[in-house]
Amino acid sequence: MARDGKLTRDKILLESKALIFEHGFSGTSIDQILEKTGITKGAFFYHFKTKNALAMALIEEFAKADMDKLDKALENTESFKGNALNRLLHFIQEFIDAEKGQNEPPGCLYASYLYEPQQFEPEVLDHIAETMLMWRNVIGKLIREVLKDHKTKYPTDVDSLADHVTVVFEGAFIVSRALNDPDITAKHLHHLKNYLELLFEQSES
Amino acid sequence: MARDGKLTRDKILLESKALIFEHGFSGTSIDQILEKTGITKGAFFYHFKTKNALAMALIEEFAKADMDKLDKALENTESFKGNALNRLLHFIQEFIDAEKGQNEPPGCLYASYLYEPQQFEPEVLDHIAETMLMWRNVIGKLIREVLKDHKTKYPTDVDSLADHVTVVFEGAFIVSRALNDPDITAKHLHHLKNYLELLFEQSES
DNA sequence: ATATTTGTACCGACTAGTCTGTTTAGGCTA
DNA sequence: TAGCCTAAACAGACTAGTCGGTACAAATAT
Repeated sequence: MARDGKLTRDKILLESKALIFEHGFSGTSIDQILEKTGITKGAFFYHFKTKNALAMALIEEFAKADMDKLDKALENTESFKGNALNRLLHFIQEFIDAEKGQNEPPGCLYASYLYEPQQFEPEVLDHIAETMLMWRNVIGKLIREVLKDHKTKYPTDVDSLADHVTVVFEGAFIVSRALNDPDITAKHLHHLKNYLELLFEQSES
Repeated sequence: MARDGKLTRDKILLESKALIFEHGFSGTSIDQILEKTGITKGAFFYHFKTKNALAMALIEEFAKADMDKLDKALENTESFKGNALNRLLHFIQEFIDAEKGQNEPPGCLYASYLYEPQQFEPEVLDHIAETMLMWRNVIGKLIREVLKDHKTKYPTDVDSLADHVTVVFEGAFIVSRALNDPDITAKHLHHLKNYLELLFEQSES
């Protein structure tokens, strides 16, 4: 083993992600990344064959962190397993709480990429779609558990309701950016929680 | 008078908007715009002093169209003025209907710009914020009308609830892009409508 | 009526600089 | 000694923006 290359690689990933959130992928040059990280061009291309390979690595890392949050929220609400509606509501509450302890400016790499999709190889965009569908499936299961002993007050498509979580996240990030107010995301997740609570009728037990 | 320059200008605006939705602003070169429109560099810079001047013109045009939709939805629901809740719900329904008759790929220039904010002059971003606040105010008024004879089932911040409309729009566009499904936007607006309907208790009259 | 002027709209070659990516020649460390 | 990295030069395509010149319709002058 020589020096630990993972440190350099991680630094590139960290700083380039921050740059991309402010300049977009296309608007972020490799020279900018070199300046921010203090490494050289040789080192950059040692770790990433092309700029697009960096894009792929970034989305993989981001998606992994994203799934970790999902898994953690699932774990943290395991104790509510007996009461599916309660679990679903606490599951959303987990994200509200996580958002409150957040002070970095909000944003999602999926959205960033999706507004310049032609810059990326198809597999990069596929990876985003796949991750969103995993959220749909996981949350869909939670919802289906609720439906076992609750009716909805309106006819409801489970997939679409599950996707609504992602929708509120993504939309809140954008409005948050536009109005430069980091508290916005938590507020809108709360509206989502309200909606879920109102939508499911209490079963007469 | 020579030839009508407005035609050329409008063509530039139209085609560059489409390109920016696919490549991002930074990822769209002026040469690409020239190729798509069939005009020349001289003509482009005759109409727009810089690339950033195009960005500003585009956001102005987009915001204007955006406000027109808002005004139209207000007008079309004037007949419900006596019943504020009904008006609010039909107001949302207007956007659901408008979305259904849409076949071009969804997207919002605000979101596009906000994910590469460093590419633009501050006034461009200010214009986006101002337009979002106008939506907040207009919808806020509709909500306050409802509150005159309805309570909400949860404590509710009017501004935040008004912003929620924008949130659902923006989020739905992103998920729609990710999953390549244009029907998604209407579905999520429907969830929003459900939420509003459930949130406001019927007054005993 | 015809000639001249004026201003808008447009053309396209050109410049100065930036972009990603390559290459070369080497050094440092576990 | 193999993996990690520096430093600098370089290629070639592409970038935004410039500039001198042109086309043409309408206003004005003769």
